Amino acid sequence: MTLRELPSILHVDMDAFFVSVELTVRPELRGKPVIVGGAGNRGVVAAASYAARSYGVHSAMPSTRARRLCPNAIFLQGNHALYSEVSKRVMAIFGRYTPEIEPLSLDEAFLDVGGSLRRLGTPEFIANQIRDEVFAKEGLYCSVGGATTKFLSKLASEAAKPVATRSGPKPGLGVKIIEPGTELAFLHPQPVKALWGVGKVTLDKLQRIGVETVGDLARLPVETVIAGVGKASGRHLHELANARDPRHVVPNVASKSVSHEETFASDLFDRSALDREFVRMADSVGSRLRKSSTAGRTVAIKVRFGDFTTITRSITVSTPIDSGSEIVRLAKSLLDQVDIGPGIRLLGVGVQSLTEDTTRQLSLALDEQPAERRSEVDAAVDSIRARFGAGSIGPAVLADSTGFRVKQKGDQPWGPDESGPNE
DNA sequence: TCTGGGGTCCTCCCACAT
DNA sequence: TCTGATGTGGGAGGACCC
Repeated sequence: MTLRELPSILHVDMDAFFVSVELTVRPELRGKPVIVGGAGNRGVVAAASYAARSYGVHSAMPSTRARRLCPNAIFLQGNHALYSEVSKRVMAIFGRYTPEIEPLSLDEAFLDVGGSLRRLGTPEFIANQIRDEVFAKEGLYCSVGGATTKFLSKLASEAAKPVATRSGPKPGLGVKIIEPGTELAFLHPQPVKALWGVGKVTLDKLQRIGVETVGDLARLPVETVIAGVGKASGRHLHELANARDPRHVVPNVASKSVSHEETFASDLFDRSALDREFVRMADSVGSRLRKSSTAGRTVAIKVRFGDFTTITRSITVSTPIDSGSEIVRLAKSLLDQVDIGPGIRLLGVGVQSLTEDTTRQLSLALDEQPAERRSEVDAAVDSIRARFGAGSIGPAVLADSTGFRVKQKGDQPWGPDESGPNE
Protein backbone atom coordinates (compact mmCIF):
# COMPACT_ATOMS: atom_id res chain seq x y z
CA MET A 1 0.00 0.00 0.00
CA THR A 2 1.36 3.44 -0.89
CA LEU A 3 1.25 6.39 1.52
CA ARG A 4 -1.51 7.96 -0.59
CA GLU A 5 -3.80 4.99 0.03
CA LEU A 6 -3.45 5.00 3.83
CA PRO A 7 -6.46 6.06 5.94
CA SER A 8 -5.02 9.50 6.66
CA ILE A 9 -8.17 11.38 7.69
CA LEU A 10 -8.48 11.35 11.45
CA HIS A 11 -11.48 12.40 13.48
CA VAL A 12 -10.62 13.33 17.06
CA ASP A 13 -13.48 13.53 19.54
CA MET A 14 -13.00 14.50 23.18
CA ASP A 15 -14.77 12.15 25.62
CA ALA A 16 -17.55 13.91 27.61
CA PHE A 17 -15.61 17.13 27.02
CA PHE A 18 -17.40 19.73 29.18
CA VAL A 19 -17.71 17.35 32.13
CA SER A 20 -14.12 16.16 31.78
CA VAL A 21 -12.84 19.76 31.82
CA GLU A 22 -14.88 20.42 34.97
CA LEU A 23 -13.35 17.33 36.60
CA THR A 24 -9.83 18.60 35.97
CA VAL A 25 -10.61 21.63 38.16
CA ARG A 26 -12.89 19.73 40.57
CA PRO A 27 -11.29 16.30 40.98
CA GLU A 28 -13.43 15.56 44.04
CA LEU A 29 -16.35 14.97 41.61
CA ARG A 30 -14.59 12.12 39.77
CA GLY A 31 -16.70 8.95 39.52
CA LYS A 32 -19.88 10.85 40.44
CA PRO A 33 -22.89 11.50 38.20
CA VAL A 34 -22.08 15.01 36.99
CA ILE A 35 -24.20 16.92 34.48
CA VAL A 36 -23.22 20.14 32.76
CA GLY A 37 -26.30 21.98 31.59
CA GLY A 38 -29.19 24.22 32.50
CA ALA A 39 -30.52 23.32 35.92
CA GLY A 40 -33.76 25.30 35.48
CA ASN A 41 -37.08 23.88 34.32
CA ARG A 42 -36.34 24.92 30.75
CA GLY A 43 -32.75 23.72 30.68
CA VAL A 44 -31.17 20.83 28.83
CA VAL A 45 -28.20 18.55 29.42
CA ALA A 46 -25.10 19.66 27.52
CA ALA A 47 -22.84 16.86 28.73
CA ALA A 48 -23.08 14.03 31.23
CA SER A 49 -20.35 12.07 32.96
CA TYR A 50 -20.25 8.35 32.21
CA ALA A 51 -21.59 7.73 35.74
CA ALA A 52 -24.64 9.89 34.90
CA ARG A 53 -24.99 8.23 31.50
CA SER A 54 -25.35 4.84 33.17
CA TYR A 55 -28.69 6.13 34.51
CA GLY A 56 -29.80 6.81 30.94
CA VAL A 57 -28.95 10.52 30.96
CA HIS A 58 -27.62 11.87 27.67
CA SER A 59 -26.93 15.23 26.09
CA ALA A 60 -29.85 17.30 24.74
CA MET A 61 -32.18 15.65 27.27
CA PRO A 62 -34.43 18.08 29.19
CA SER A 63 -32.92 18.69 32.61
CA THR A 64 -36.19 17.89 34.37
CA ARG A 65 -36.10 14.40 32.89
CA ALA A 66 -32.40 13.97 33.69
CA ARG A 67 -33.13 14.85 37.29
CA ARG A 68 -35.90 12.28 37.44
CA LEU A 69 -33.65 9.56 36.01
CA CYS A 70 -30.73 10.46 38.25
CA PRO A 71 -31.92 12.33 41.34
CA ASN A 72 -28.46 12.45 42.90
CA ALA A 73 -26.86 14.04 39.82
CA ILE A 74 -24.64 17.06 40.45
CA PHE A 75 -25.61 19.88 38.06
CA LEU A 76 -22.93 22.33 36.97
CA GLN A 77 -23.82 25.49 35.11
CA GLY A 78 -20.85 25.23 32.80
CA ASN A 79 -18.10 27.64 31.91
CA HIS A 80 -18.05 28.30 28.20
CA ALA A 81 -15.00 30.56 28.37
CA LEU A 82 -12.97 27.84 30.10
CA TYR A 83 -14.03 25.15 27.60
CA SER A 84 -13.13 27.48 24.78
CA GLU A 85 -9.68 28.09 26.23
CA VAL A 86 -9.00 24.37 26.76
CA SER A 87 -10.28 23.67 23.26
CA LYS A 88 -7.76 26.14 21.80
CA ARG A 89 -4.92 24.39 23.62
CA VAL A 90 -6.10 20.97 22.42
CA MET A 91 -6.34 22.23 18.82
CA ALA A 92 -2.80 23.58 19.21
CA ILE A 93 -1.66 20.05 20.13
CA PHE A 94 -3.27 18.76 16.92
CA GLY A 95 -1.34 21.45 15.10
CA ARG A 96 1.92 19.75 16.04
CA TYR A 97 0.90 16.79 13.86
CA THR A 98 -0.60 18.54 10.84
CA PRO A 99 -1.63 22.04 9.70
CA GLU A 100 -4.71 20.51 8.04
CA ILE A 101 -7.20 20.84 10.89
CA GLU A 102 -10.93 21.44 10.51
CA PRO A 103 -12.58 22.02 13.89
CA LEU A 104 -16.24 20.96 13.98
CA SER A 105 -16.99 22.26 17.45
CA LEU A 106 -15.10 22.92 20.67
CA ASP A 107 -14.57 19.22 21.25
CA GLU A 108 -13.94 17.61 17.88
CA ALA A 109 -11.97 18.12 14.70
CA PHE A 110 -10.96 16.45 11.47
CA LEU A 111 -7.24 16.18 10.80
CA ASP A 112 -5.66 15.26 7.48
CA VAL A 113 -2.32 13.70 8.38
CA GLY A 114 -1.56 12.60 4.81
CA GLY A 115 1.32 15.05 4.57
CA SER A 116 2.85 13.92 7.87
CA LEU A 117 2.98 10.15 7.36
CA ARG A 118 6.57 10.05 6.04
CA ARG A 119 7.80 12.20 8.95
CA LEU A 120 5.69 10.81 11.81
CA GLY A 121 4.58 7.24 11.03
CA THR A 122 1.33 5.43 10.32
CA PRO A 123 -2.09 6.99 10.97
CA GLU A 124 -2.57 4.60 13.88
CA PHE A 125 0.75 5.65 15.41
CA ILE A 126 -0.11 9.34 15.00
CA ALA A 127 -3.58 8.79 16.48
CA ASN A 128 -2.09 7.14 19.57
CA GLN A 129 0.51 9.91 19.92
CA ILE A 130 -2.25 12.55 19.83
CA ARG A 131 -4.27 10.71 22.48
CA ASP A 132 -1.25 10.37 24.74
CA GLU A 133 -0.22 14.00 24.34
CA VAL A 134 -3.72 15.38 24.97
CA PHE A 135 -3.94 13.30 28.14
CA ALA A 136 -0.44 14.20 29.32
CA LYS A 137 -0.93 17.96 28.80
CA GLU A 138 -4.62 18.44 29.61
CA GLY A 139 -5.64 15.35 31.60
CA LEU A 140 -8.42 14.68 29.06
CA TYR A 141 -9.27 11.55 27.12
CA CYS A 142 -10.20 11.56 23.47
CA SER A 143 -11.19 8.95 20.93
CA VAL A 144 -9.66 8.92 17.46
CA GLY A 145 -11.03 7.37 14.29
CA GLY A 146 -9.09 7.02 11.06
CA ALA A 147 -10.26 6.26 7.53
CA THR A 148 -9.91 7.31 3.93
CA THR A 149 -12.96 9.59 4.16
CA LYS A 150 -14.26 12.12 6.68
CA PHE A 151 -17.53 10.39 7.28
CA LEU A 152 -15.97 6.99 7.97
CA SER A 153 -13.36 8.47 10.28
CA LYS A 154 -16.16 10.05 12.29
CA LEU A 155 -17.94 6.72 12.57
CA ALA A 156 -14.65 5.11 13.56
CA SER A 157 -14.06 7.55 16.43
CA GLU A 158 -17.58 6.81 17.61
CA ALA A 159 -16.71 3.11 17.61
CA ALA A 160 -13.59 3.85 19.66
CA LYS A 161 -15.46 5.64 22.47
CA PRO A 162 -16.12 4.31 25.95
CA VAL A 163 -19.62 2.95 26.54
CA ALA A 164 -21.80 3.65 29.57
CA THR A 165 -23.32 0.45 30.99
CA ARG A 166 -25.47 -0.11 34.07
CA SER A 167 -22.43 -1.39 35.91
CA GLY A 168 -20.38 1.69 34.96
CA PRO A 169 -18.33 2.91 32.03
CA LYS A 170 -16.68 0.31 29.81
CA PRO A 171 -13.43 1.62 28.28
CA GLY A 172 -13.36 1.93 24.50
CA LEU A 173 -10.63 1.15 22.00
CA GLY A 174 -9.37 4.73 22.07
CA VAL A 175 -8.22 4.46 18.46
CA LYS A 176 -10.01 2.74 15.61
CA ILE A 177 -8.60 2.71 12.10
CA ILE A 178 -10.67 1.44 9.19
CA GLU A 179 -8.22 -0.18 6.79
CA PRO A 180 -8.80 0.37 3.06
CA GLY A 181 -10.82 -2.50 1.65
CA THR A 182 -12.72 -3.08 4.89
CA GLU A 183 -14.94 0.00 4.70
CA LEU A 184 -18.14 -1.69 3.58
CA ALA A 185 -17.76 -4.55 6.06
CA PHE A 186 -17.55 -1.93 8.82
CA LEU A 187 -20.27 0.31 7.46
CA HIS A 188 -23.09 -1.90 6.22
CA PRO A 189 -24.15 -3.60 9.50
CA GLN A 190 -24.54 -0.19 11.20
CA PRO A 191 -28.06 1.18 11.80
CA VAL A 192 -28.97 3.71 9.12
CA LYS A 193 -29.34 6.32 11.88
CA ALA A 194 -25.54 6.30 12.04
CA LEU A 195 -25.37 8.15 8.71
CA TRP A 196 -24.62 11.85 8.97
CA GLY A 197 -27.85 13.62 8.06
CA VAL A 198 -30.28 10.97 9.24
CA GLY A 199 -32.33 12.33 12.12
CA LYS A 200 -35.79 11.40 13.31
CA VAL A 201 -37.72 12.58 10.25
CA THR A 202 -35.40 11.05 7.66
CA LEU A 203 -35.20 7.83 9.67
CA ASP A 204 -39.01 7.55 9.52
CA LYS A 205 -38.95 8.08 5.76
CA LEU A 206 -36.20 5.50 5.27
CA GLN A 207 -37.95 2.93 7.44
CA ARG A 208 -41.05 3.41 5.31
CA ILE A 209 -39.09 2.13 2.29
CA GLY A 210 -37.76 -0.80 4.27
CA VAL A 211 -34.34 0.55 5.24
CA GLU A 212 -32.98 -0.36 8.68
CA THR A 213 -29.23 -0.68 8.13
CA VAL A 214 -26.71 1.22 6.04
CA GLY A 215 -26.35 -1.92 3.94
CA ASP A 216 -30.10 -1.90 3.16
CA LEU A 217 -29.73 1.66 1.90
CA ALA A 218 -26.62 0.91 -0.16
CA ARG A 219 -28.36 -1.96 -1.97
CA LEU A 220 -31.35 0.15 -3.07
CA PRO A 221 -31.28 1.92 -6.46
CA VAL A 222 -30.49 5.60 -5.88
CA GLU A 223 -33.80 6.56 -7.57
CA THR A 224 -35.73 4.71 -4.86
CA VAL A 225 -33.87 6.56 -2.12
CA ILE A 226 -34.47 9.90 -3.85
CA ALA A 227 -38.18 9.11 -4.15
CA GLY A 228 -38.23 8.35 -0.42
CA VAL A 229 -36.30 11.25 1.08
CA GLY A 230 -35.82 13.87 -1.65
CA LYS A 231 -33.16 14.65 -4.22
CA ALA A 232 -30.23 16.23 -2.38
CA SER A 233 -30.51 14.16 0.73
CA GLY A 234 -31.26 10.91 -1.16
CA ARG A 235 -28.24 11.21 -3.41
CA HIS A 236 -25.99 12.22 -0.53
CA LEU A 237 -27.09 9.39 1.77
CA HIS A 238 -26.78 6.81 -1.00
CA GLU A 239 -23.21 7.93 -1.63
CA LEU A 240 -22.35 7.76 2.07
CA ALA A 241 -23.91 4.29 2.38
CA ASN A 242 -21.53 3.13 -0.32
CA ALA A 243 -18.58 4.67 1.52
CA ARG A 244 -18.18 7.44 -1.05
CA ASP A 245 -17.47 10.83 0.53
CA PRO A 246 -15.34 13.19 -1.55
CA ARG A 247 -15.23 16.01 1.03
CA HIS A 248 -11.77 17.18 2.03
CA VAL A 249 -10.54 18.50 5.33
CA VAL A 250 -10.88 22.29 5.03
CA PRO A 251 -9.01 24.42 7.57
CA ASN A 252 -10.22 27.94 8.48
CA VAL A 253 -13.82 27.65 7.32
CA ALA A 254 -15.40 31.11 7.59
CA SER A 255 -18.66 31.47 9.52
CA LYS A 256 -21.78 32.13 7.45
CA SER A 257 -23.86 33.68 10.20
CA VAL A 258 -23.61 35.06 13.72
CA SER A 259 -26.56 34.94 16.07
CA HIS A 260 -27.67 35.12 19.65
CA GLU A 261 -30.86 33.64 21.05
CA GLU A 262 -32.27 33.14 24.48
CA THR A 263 -35.05 31.24 26.17
CA PHE A 264 -36.63 33.20 28.99
CA ALA A 265 -37.29 31.63 32.38
CA SER A 266 -40.92 32.67 31.88
CA ASP A 267 -42.68 33.91 28.76
CA LEU A 268 -42.51 37.64 27.97
CA PHE A 269 -45.60 39.60 26.92
CA ASP A 270 -44.24 43.12 27.03
CA ARG A 271 -42.87 44.69 23.86
CA SER A 272 -40.55 47.08 25.67
CA ALA A 273 -38.98 44.16 27.58
CA LEU A 274 -38.46 42.33 24.28
CA ASP A 275 -36.93 45.49 22.78
CA ARG A 276 -34.43 45.63 25.67
CA GLU A 277 -33.52 41.97 25.04
CA PHE A 278 -32.94 42.86 21.38
CA VAL A 279 -30.56 45.65 22.39
CA ARG A 280 -28.61 43.24 24.58
CA MET A 281 -28.44 40.50 21.94
CA ALA A 282 -27.74 42.80 19.00
CA ASP A 283 -24.95 44.46 20.97
CA SER A 284 -23.37 41.03 21.40
CA VAL A 285 -23.83 40.05 17.75
CA GLY A 286 -22.43 43.36 16.49
CA SER A 287 -19.47 43.11 18.77
CA ARG A 288 -18.71 39.56 17.58
CA LEU A 289 -19.02 40.63 13.94
CA ARG A 290 -16.56 43.48 14.43
CA LYS A 291 -14.17 41.25 16.33
CA SER A 292 -14.05 38.92 13.33
CA SER A 293 -13.94 41.82 10.85
CA THR A 294 -17.12 40.72 9.13
CA ALA A 295 -20.48 42.28 8.43
CA GLY A 296 -23.70 40.94 6.97
CA ARG A 297 -26.57 42.10 4.78
CA THR A 298 -29.39 40.02 6.26
CA VAL A 299 -30.82 40.50 9.73
CA ALA A 300 -33.06 37.67 10.95
CA ILE A 301 -35.10 37.34 14.10
CA LYS A 302 -36.41 34.17 15.65
CA VAL A 303 -39.49 34.08 17.85
CA ARG A 304 -40.69 31.04 19.75
CA PHE A 305 -44.11 31.28 21.36
CA GLY A 306 -45.27 29.68 24.58
CA ASP A 307 -46.68 26.69 22.69
CA PHE A 308 -43.24 26.16 21.07
CA THR A 309 -44.29 27.18 17.56
CA THR A 310 -41.37 29.06 16.06
CA ILE A 311 -41.26 31.67 13.34
CA THR A 312 -38.41 33.54 11.69
CA ARG A 313 -38.48 36.87 9.90
CA SER A 314 -35.64 38.40 7.97
CA ILE A 315 -34.76 41.46 5.97
CA THR A 316 -31.89 42.03 3.56
CA VAL A 317 -30.29 45.43 3.09
CA SER A 318 -27.98 46.57 0.34
CA THR A 319 -24.90 47.27 2.48
CA PRO A 320 -23.31 44.94 5.06
CA ILE A 321 -23.80 46.06 8.68
CA ASP A 322 -21.93 45.23 11.88
CA SER A 323 -23.31 47.80 14.30
CA GLY A 324 -25.51 46.78 17.22
CA SER A 325 -27.74 49.83 16.82
CA GLU A 326 -28.41 49.07 13.14
CA ILE A 327 -29.14 45.44 13.94
CA VAL A 328 -31.56 46.49 16.68
CA ARG A 329 -33.36 48.92 14.38
CA LEU A 330 -33.96 46.23 11.75
CA ALA A 331 -34.79 43.55 14.33
CA LYS A 332 -37.38 45.77 15.98
CA SER A 333 -38.99 46.57 12.65
CA LEU A 334 -39.31 42.82 12.03
CA LEU A 335 -40.77 42.17 15.49
CA ASP A 336 -43.30 44.98 14.95
CA GLN A 337 -44.94 42.74 12.34
CA VAL A 338 -45.35 39.88 14.83
CA ASP A 339 -48.30 39.42 17.22
CA ILE A 340 -46.67 38.85 20.59
CA GLY A 341 -50.03 38.30 22.30
CA PRO A 342 -49.51 34.56 22.96
CA GLY A 343 -46.31 35.30 24.92
CA ILE A 344 -42.70 34.83 23.85
CA ARG A 345 -40.63 31.93 25.17
CA LEU A 346 -37.49 32.55 23.09
CA LEU A 347 -36.16 35.52 21.19
CA GLY A 348 -33.18 35.51 18.88
CA VAL A 349 -31.41 37.81 16.45
CA GLY A 350 -28.74 37.02 13.92
CA VAL A 351 -26.87 38.40 10.95
CA GLN A 352 -26.40 36.34 7.77
CA SER A 353 -24.93 36.77 4.27
CA LEU A 354 -21.60 37.62 5.86
CA THR A 355 -18.81 39.25 3.95
CA GLU A 356 -15.47 40.68 4.91
CA ASP A 357 -16.39 43.89 3.13
CA THR A 358 -17.36 46.21 5.97
CA THR A 359 -17.69 49.29 3.79
CA ARG A 360 -20.39 51.39 5.41
CA GLN A 361 -23.29 53.07 3.72
CA LEU A 362 -23.57 56.78 4.29
CA SER A 363 -26.86 57.45 6.05
CA LEU A 364 -29.37 59.69 4.30
CA ALA A 365 -31.96 59.65 7.09
CA LEU A 366 -31.92 62.88 9.07
CA ASP A 367 -33.11 61.34 12.32
CA GLU A 368 -30.38 58.70 12.40
CA GLN A 369 -26.85 58.85 13.57
CA PRO A 370 -24.70 58.86 10.40
CA ALA A 371 -23.16 55.45 9.72
CA GLU A 372 -19.60 56.74 9.74
CA ARG A 373 -20.18 58.34 13.16
CA ARG A 374 -21.75 55.10 14.41
CA SER A 375 -18.72 53.09 13.38
CA GLU A 376 -16.48 55.47 15.31
CA VAL A 377 -18.64 54.93 18.39
CA ASP A 378 -18.55 51.14 17.91
CA ALA A 379 -14.78 51.20 17.54
CA ALA A 380 -14.46 53.23 20.75
CA VAL A 381 -16.78 50.84 22.62
CA ASP A 382 -14.80 47.84 21.36
CA SER A 383 -11.51 49.28 22.54
CA ILE A 384 -12.91 50.19 25.99
CA ARG A 385 -14.25 46.64 26.36
CA ALA A 386 -10.92 45.19 25.28
CA ARG A 387 -9.23 47.14 28.09
CA PHE A 388 -11.78 47.10 30.91
CA GLY A 389 -14.02 44.11 30.24
CA ALA A 390 -17.34 43.44 28.51
CA GLY A 391 -19.47 44.95 31.28
CA SER A 392 -17.57 48.26 31.42
CA ILE A 393 -19.61 49.99 28.73
CA GLY A 394 -22.79 49.32 26.81
CA PRO A 395 -26.08 50.74 25.53
CA ALA A 396 -27.66 53.07 28.13
CA VAL A 397 -30.85 51.01 28.22
CA LEU A 398 -28.87 48.12 29.70
CA ALA A 399 -27.30 50.06 32.54
CA ASP A 400 -27.97 49.06 36.13
CA SER A 401 -26.22 49.65 39.47
CA THR A 402 -23.58 46.98 38.75
CA GLY A 403 -22.64 48.19 35.26
CA PHE A 404 -23.90 47.09 31.86
CA ARG A 405 -25.63 43.73 31.52
CA VAL A 406 -24.18 42.95 28.12
CA LYS A 407 -24.39 39.54 26.52
CA GLN A 408 -21.47 37.41 25.55
CA LYS A 409 -21.43 34.20 23.57
CA GLY A 410 -22.08 31.28 25.90
CA ASP A 411 -23.56 33.44 28.70
CA GLN A 412 -26.59 31.25 29.07
CA PRO A 413 -25.71 28.27 26.96
CA TRP A 414 -28.14 25.63 28.15
CA GLY A 415 -31.26 27.40 29.21
CA PRO A 416 -32.33 29.91 31.82
CA ASP A 417 -31.49 29.30 35.47
CA GLU A 418 -34.09 29.07 38.24
CA SER A 419 -33.91 32.69 39.25
CA GLY A 420 -36.97 33.81 37.33
CA PRO A 421 -37.41 35.91 34.20
CA ASN A 422 -34.32 37.35 32.60
CA GLU A 423 -34.98 40.84 33.68
C1' DT B 1 -40.83 13.88 27.75
C1' DC B 2 -41.42 18.42 26.74
C1' DT B 3 -38.01 20.18 24.51
C1' DG B 4 -31.02 25.19 24.85
C1' DG B 5 -27.97 27.66 21.85
C1' DG B 6 -25.24 28.30 17.76
C1' DG B 7 -24.76 26.93 13.63
C1' DT B 8 -25.34 24.72 8.35
C1' DC B 9 -27.90 23.15 4.66
C1' DC B 10 -32.07 22.03 2.03
C1' DT B 11 -36.71 22.84 0.17
C1' DC B 12 -40.45 25.44 -1.18
C1' DC B 13 -42.54 29.60 -2.63
C1' DC B 14 -42.58 34.07 -4.62
C1' DA B 15 -41.03 38.07 -7.20
C1' DC B 16 -38.40 39.76 -10.65
C1' DA B 17 -35.28 39.87 -14.65
C1' DT B 18 -33.97 38.00 -19.00
C1' DT C 1 -46.56 43.17 -26.88
C1' DC C 2 -47.55 39.01 -24.66
C1' DT C 3 -46.32 34.52 -22.89
C1' DG C 4 -43.65 30.87 -21.14
C1' DA C 5 -39.18 29.01 -19.63
C1' DT C 6 -35.44 29.70 -16.83
C1' DG C 7 -32.36 31.63 -13.52
C1' DT C 8 -31.62 34.12 -9.32
C1' DG C 9 -32.26 36.13 -4.90
C1' DG C 10 -34.95 36.73 -0.87
C1' DG C 11 -37.89 34.92 2.72
C1' DA C 12 -39.68 31.29 5.55
C1' DG C 13 -39.62 26.91 7.55
C1' DG C 14 -37.60 22.68 8.79
C1' DA C 15 -34.08 18.94 9.55
C1' DC C 16 -29.95 18.14 11.39
C1' DC C 17 -25.48 18.60 13.82
C1' DC C 18 -22.66 19.24 18.23
